[in-house]
Amino acid sequence: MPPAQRHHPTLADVAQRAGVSASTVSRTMRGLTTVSPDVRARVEQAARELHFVVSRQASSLVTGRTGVVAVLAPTLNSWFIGSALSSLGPVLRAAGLDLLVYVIPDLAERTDFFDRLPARRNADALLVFSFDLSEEESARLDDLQMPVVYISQHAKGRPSVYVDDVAGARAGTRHLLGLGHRRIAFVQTTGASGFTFSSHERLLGYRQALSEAGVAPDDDLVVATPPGDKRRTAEAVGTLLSLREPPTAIFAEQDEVAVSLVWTLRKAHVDVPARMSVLGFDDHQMAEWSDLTTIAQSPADIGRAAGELALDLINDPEADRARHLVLPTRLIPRATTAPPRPAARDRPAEAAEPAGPAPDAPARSRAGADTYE
Amino acid sequence: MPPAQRHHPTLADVAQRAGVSASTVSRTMRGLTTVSPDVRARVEQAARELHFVVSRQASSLVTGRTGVVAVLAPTLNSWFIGSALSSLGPVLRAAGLDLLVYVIPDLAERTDFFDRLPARRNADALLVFSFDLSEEESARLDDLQMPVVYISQHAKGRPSVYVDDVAGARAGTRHLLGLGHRRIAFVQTTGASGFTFSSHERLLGYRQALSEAGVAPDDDLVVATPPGDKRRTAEAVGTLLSLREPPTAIFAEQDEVAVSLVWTLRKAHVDVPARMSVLGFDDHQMAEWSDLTTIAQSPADIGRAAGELALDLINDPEADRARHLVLPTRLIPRATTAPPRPAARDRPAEAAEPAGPAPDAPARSRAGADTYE
DNA sequence: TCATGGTGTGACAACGCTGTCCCGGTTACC
DNA sequence: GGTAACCGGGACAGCGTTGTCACACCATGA
Repeated sequence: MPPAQRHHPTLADVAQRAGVSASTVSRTMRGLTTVSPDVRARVEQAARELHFVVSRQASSLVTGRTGVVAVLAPTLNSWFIGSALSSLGPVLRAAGLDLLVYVIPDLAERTDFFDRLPARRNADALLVFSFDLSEEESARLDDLQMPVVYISQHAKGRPSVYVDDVAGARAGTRHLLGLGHRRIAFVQTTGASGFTFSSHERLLGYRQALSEAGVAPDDDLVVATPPGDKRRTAEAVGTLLSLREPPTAIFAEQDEVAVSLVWTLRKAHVDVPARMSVLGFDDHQMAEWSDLTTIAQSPADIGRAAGELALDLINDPEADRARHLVLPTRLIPRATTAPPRPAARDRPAEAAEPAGPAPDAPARSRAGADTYE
Repeated sequence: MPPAQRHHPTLADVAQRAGVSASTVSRTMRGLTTVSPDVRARVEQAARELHFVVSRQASSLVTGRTGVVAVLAPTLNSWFIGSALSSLGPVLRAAGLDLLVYVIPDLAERTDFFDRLPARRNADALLVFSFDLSEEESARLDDLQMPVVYISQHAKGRPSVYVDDVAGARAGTRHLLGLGHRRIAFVQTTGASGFTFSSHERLLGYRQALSEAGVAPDDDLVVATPPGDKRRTAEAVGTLLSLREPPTAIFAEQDEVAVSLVWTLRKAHVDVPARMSVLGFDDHQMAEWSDLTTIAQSPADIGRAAGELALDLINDPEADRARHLVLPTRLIPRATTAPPRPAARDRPAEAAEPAGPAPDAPARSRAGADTYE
């Protein structure tokens, strides 16, 4: 049997060099306490000298654990997923687990994945990123014989991690209300294939806050546009601006759209925030660049939390198999939201903050005013 | 030996059900031709009925191949890396290989990685992303007993994939020259930890093009700034604008900086491109957003090429172990470059430009001098 | 009829590790 | 001083595959 390149040193090699048995080397490598200090030292040195690394395949063959956590994602070219994975990686590594990624960009690959379930014997847990899975697909994952954690989606009866979109949208809307806005538009994101954008929840939070404040909802103020489509975005803006009673503020479900709105408005010489406030959601990298006020969620925290949840589920079979981790959002006031300009009156030369904000306006929103630099 | 959950059916289970030996099942699963059609059919059905999947651990234990390609990256939260991995994934999957990611965000993890080399026995090849590895670290990877492909860096004597930065920068500079610019500044990117930005090559291409065109190089026109640091970027802009003979165009080594330059310039009421052309490099997502003229490189192509190179090296031990794949760049003209405005005429009133500094003040030392904030 | 060769299949020994059992040597306790 | 409990360490049998070898079978040609 010539193949199987014998390049790598094995347990036996280390054992021989250290003058002990393979069992002892194994015990040492695994950090079991039943090894005397001097033997341990000898073994560790031998291992170091030989650059010995335990073979995961052999090890997992007997333990039944692969030492791998798999991730299913539609793409890696995404701010959210990238950040989440970047923080997930170290969490797993700290636990001695490796991160395996299944990138499933199109429908064909997706079908194939759920058909063959290649993760089946090759991972200890699976993290599913932002797919809007059909119930059938989820069911398929259920008989995968391993914990499956859903990220950024509310998977009933299954472990999942996501931010409180309702509360976030409510807080954002309150911020605008607090500044004095009453005509507040909401721009939904549509057509992002493969993604769940919590659209429903964010819209819900927006409506809740309006209703709390006694502002009547107006469906004309709710429009939708795909992200990255300048023309459609411009159309949406046009629609809003040409209403009989146009909004003084726009709350976009996603930063990418919000930034695009700002761009479009400014191009049309509608000053932001003087004539139109714009609020985003996510705290995308771009938001800081564009000085966009936004509701931040932390993909890094989500990734970390998901990793820890997965570790729990792997290590404790008795763990709650339907745990939902709901993370908070927070308002980051920047330069695209401000009080509305008094509609009837001529505008003052450089009015800073006219009317006092509503009582519940968070202190932080004031700080937003002086972020000009 | 109670653990090792016997959830999954094994070769033997399938063999029993099909009434053949395990060897035959193995042969069938691997598609070897020495199996008669009827036996093959029986085995395949049995396997299907049991949802049988070959255990990679067991298989690789004997074949010596892991079926895994590992990637080393400083972060996944990067436009370039994200895109590259997104296209790499499907390439590998098509070849039946899985993608394992080592995220090494900080120095501690990095040291640990090169110390322990956890990839050692757990992958068939390693792709290294944009680390500026020390020669010592590269040497460490050399005795990893597997092909190592370097991405976006010129690794001497080792397989690598990158774009032709020199040619790209030359083309970009020629574009500006072609528009009529003669005073062309170059903004380098500094201090991006863990990344190689091909700084040297791009600067070289810029200089080559200038020299071709008979334009004397002027070191005052070459400045540097870290990405994402608004203050330092503004300083760099100030330095350039206050030169006795300021540039009419700026070529930034990276789109992120270029976008920041445009932002800064416009804030200072310097019209882009009317009064200053700005050219980027990379074709970052942001570039399209900002309508930035840029030199595009395609991380997707790079990822794909790297994947295919890795496959070659895995499958053919005789393959050229020092192959360099050099990919082309291409100019994408957008809205931030234009012919220079005739210099002699008066400029409009609104322009607000600081007074020139003392004539002999070296540019960079000034930038370092003022430390507000 | 007997060698010859091909073809499909089964037996079996690895692969490198871990879990269990076992044993010799201490230490602790009456 | 005897016995029990403990503790460090070795032997060994798997884990689920694959590669090799051997073998039974059939067809072919002398």
